[in-house]
Amino acid sequence: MVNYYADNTRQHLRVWLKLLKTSSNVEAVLRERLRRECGTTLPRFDVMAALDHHPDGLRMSDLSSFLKVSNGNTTGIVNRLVEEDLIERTQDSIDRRAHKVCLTPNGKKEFEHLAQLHAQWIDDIMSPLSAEQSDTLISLLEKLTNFGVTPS
Amino acid sequence: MVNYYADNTRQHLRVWLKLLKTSSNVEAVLRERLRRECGTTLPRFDVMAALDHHPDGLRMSDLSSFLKVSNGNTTGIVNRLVEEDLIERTQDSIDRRAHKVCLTPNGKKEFEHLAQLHAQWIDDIMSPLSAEQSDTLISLLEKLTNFGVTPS
DNA sequence: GTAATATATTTTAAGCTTAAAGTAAATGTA
DNA sequence: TACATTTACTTTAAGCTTAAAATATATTAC
Repeated sequence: MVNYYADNTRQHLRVWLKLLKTSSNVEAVLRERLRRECGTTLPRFDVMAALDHHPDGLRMSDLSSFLKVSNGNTTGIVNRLVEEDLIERTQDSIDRRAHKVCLTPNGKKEFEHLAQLHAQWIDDIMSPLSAEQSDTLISLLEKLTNFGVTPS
Repeated sequence: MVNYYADNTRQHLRVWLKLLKTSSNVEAVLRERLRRECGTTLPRFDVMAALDHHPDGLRMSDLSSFLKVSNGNTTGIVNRLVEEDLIERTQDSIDRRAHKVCLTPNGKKEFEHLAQLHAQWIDDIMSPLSAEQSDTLISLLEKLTNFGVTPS
């Protein structure tokens, strides 16, 4: 049944399945630990990480494109984080359509804690790879970087 | 800021970010093409692929564990596919709690078309990798297979 | 045979995600 | 100035996802 395909197609399918499985497994572990140990989620972590990297704040649309998610999606996650006093919206003084979003002091403290745990988890998960193997893996994945991204 | 971490931790973070980015990019392309060119979604494709691999049908819980998603999730996707006459539920003759799910003739025909496109897309996306590079990539990813999977 | 327990599945509530529609403000053009 | 267009953002509708609760049936213990 699978043998229907040419050999190199089959190998390409195997590569993709392995890539997907590995990535999904790691992601599932991160989600689970964020949930159980920290009471939060990966999308929330991603938003907070983006804001931690931009201490002067980000407009909603810049935040969305940084995270590569839709504007509506960002609106929802930001709303929930604002309710919990982890981030805050401020009016852009120049453009009244725009808001800037940034971490509250509370959110910054919280994020630093999360980031440290997150780094430890990943360090642990990736520990089977030697430095050389890590470099090889990165350079192989690099080859898959620019494919069907529809040119604008 | 990133330099806060030890060198090998930083490298491990880079590996994870690259792995996540590559996998997400490929997945986004597949989702987009399934949506635009075929009017369907990846979860629906996954369910149909699972049923195509099990021509005698699967119980809901076996389908869920095969796909590694929750039972409730499977219920929703199956409901929608049943409505469109792509799959069908039949009562398990022995156990009246259980249903078996399988592709309808219509669904099988539809899936075969999707599967062929899907394989072409992946073959195309993975084409920058030589056979040897594909093997290397698989074996490096293999090293990340058994980590924090909570033992039962 | 009855009661307790376990299993198969669905339902519910909440959050994530997108595309498309809607709103408000800014910019360009006449 | 007025009108059209663009830009920034939110809302909506629909689907995906999970954990937890609920339902129905089967199995086990007595």
